[in-house]
Amino acid sequence: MRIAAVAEAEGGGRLRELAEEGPRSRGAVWRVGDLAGAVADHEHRGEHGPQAEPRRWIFADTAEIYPALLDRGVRIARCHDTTLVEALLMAHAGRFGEPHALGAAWARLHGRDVPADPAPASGEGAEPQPALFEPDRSTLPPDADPLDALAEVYADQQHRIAALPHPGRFALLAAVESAGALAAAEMAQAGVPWRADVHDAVLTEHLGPRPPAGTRPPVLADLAEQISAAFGRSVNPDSPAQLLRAFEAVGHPVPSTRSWVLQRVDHPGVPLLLRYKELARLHSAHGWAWLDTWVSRGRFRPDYVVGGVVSGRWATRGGGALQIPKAVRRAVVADPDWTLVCADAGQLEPRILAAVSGDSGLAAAAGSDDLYARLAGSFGGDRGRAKIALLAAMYGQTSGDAAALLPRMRRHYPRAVGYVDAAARAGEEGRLVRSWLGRTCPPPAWSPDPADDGGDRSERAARDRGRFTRNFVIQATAAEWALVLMAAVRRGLAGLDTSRGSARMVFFQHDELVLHVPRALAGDVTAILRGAADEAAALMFGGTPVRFPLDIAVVDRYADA
DNA sequence: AATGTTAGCCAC
DNA sequence: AAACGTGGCTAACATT
Repeated sequence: MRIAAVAEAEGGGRLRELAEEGPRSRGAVWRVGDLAGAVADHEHRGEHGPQAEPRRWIFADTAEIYPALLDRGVRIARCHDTTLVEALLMAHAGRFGEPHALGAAWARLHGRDVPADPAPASGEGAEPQPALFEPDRSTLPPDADPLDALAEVYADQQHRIAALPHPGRFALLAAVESAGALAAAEMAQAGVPWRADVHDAVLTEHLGPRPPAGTRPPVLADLAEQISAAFGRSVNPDSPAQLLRAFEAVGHPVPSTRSWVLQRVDHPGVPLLLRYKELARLHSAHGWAWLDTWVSRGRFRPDYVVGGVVSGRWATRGGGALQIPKAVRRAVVADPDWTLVCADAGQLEPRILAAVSGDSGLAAAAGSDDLYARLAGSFGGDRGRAKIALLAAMYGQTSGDAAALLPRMRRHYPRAVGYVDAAARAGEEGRLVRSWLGRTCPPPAWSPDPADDGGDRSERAARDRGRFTRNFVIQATAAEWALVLMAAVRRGLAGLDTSRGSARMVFFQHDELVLHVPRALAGDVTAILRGAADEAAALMFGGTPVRFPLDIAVVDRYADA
């Protein structure tokens, strides 16, 4: 059963049941004063009856409507997010990036002027969500009824999906993208358990006591002084331009001040500078100011942007959740009597390549826990060289050791290399490429013009585009595998006994999932994860011999995973 | 003063 | 080892 839902003023809303025989047929419409309560009622109605199939809620924008439901303690199992699906469908049609909010989709259906999407709500910092639903940010014109428009756009999307070359795959993509939006809101609500006192201790240990705002902590101030002394002049180590001049002046000209460049320079200032760069990064990106802004009441709440990356990976808005340095992960500590279950899909991208390309040799290697070790035989027994060769094939590396290894890679794993080579060729020729489930890359910024070819700039642009599309088919498929995994984990968690507390997903990072779990449930959650990984592989690739092993660690501190 | 760009480093 | 993909974020610096 499918139910479209829209929020209205003061916590109310309207619901419409979409009849099974055809999404265009009109079902009953309810106006409710308490949308969260009504959703909860319908979510659980008939849960154990003969039709145990859970509802699928149709939302225009899950990120807008679901946080307020969660604040009322209402969780739902499945949804279809028309905004996210519209973006996927438009990209598939070669119209990546066009407006995809409900108002835009409705306007396209009716031949109206297409409104720009609303600016995303900025949830800057760790402030709690408002208690009621967001004010109406719809781009629908006043003469369009939001609930009618939602049902209509949903029906249209169903038809467009059915007309695609692989409707089943795309339907799975639409489902897991939408499930991702539910998971993102749930993770934002749960928050990552974060010990501010431990974080502060890490900072103090590396930087000295917290300085007044806007001034360098003692360790950095001291290093800056020593650096100036080493160069015999006043240098701001935060200024690449000043550093370039300082190295020039002491007879060590450098092309840049990147760490790996400086490492090869023999000058007493270098070790000080490398230390300074490392600590300055800690201080500026994840120091006390970050702690004040992003951690409150023992939780870090990243603002995830589902589908925020062209490849379908998630992005985050503020807080840098996807770049938490290893050193700071010591502050991620489970609550007393709880534990963290950390799951990491090992060697995900090469396994994806094995599955999508159908290369039998690579698939055989991907049937083991260490794919690279199985490849070593093709590279004189050298696992390291095998890894470099495979990564080079997927990333389009053309220089260094990797280039020399590619011919051998091509000889031993022809279909795998052929798959990414074909994607690269498509990119160089200005064509689009798609992930396994149908996520489509943006069109090129340039138009390939054979008459005006040969310029260095266009050749270079074509090569860059080829590397992008080469990687896209792999990275985007890996991202959707992770989404399928996450959706399966959500379903598993929903079936757990909650009498001892509820296990929650709290952090997601590309190919890694962290759950905060009552200690007594750690075993159940581990089993759910293992089952979800098998389910993701089966749903996406059927009977592939490729395995997708999860490294699972049950730990008190994330840094120990 | 506000806004945009660059260099650099963090994550996967 | 450092011309290999996707990003976010900050301070310095440039522009309006």
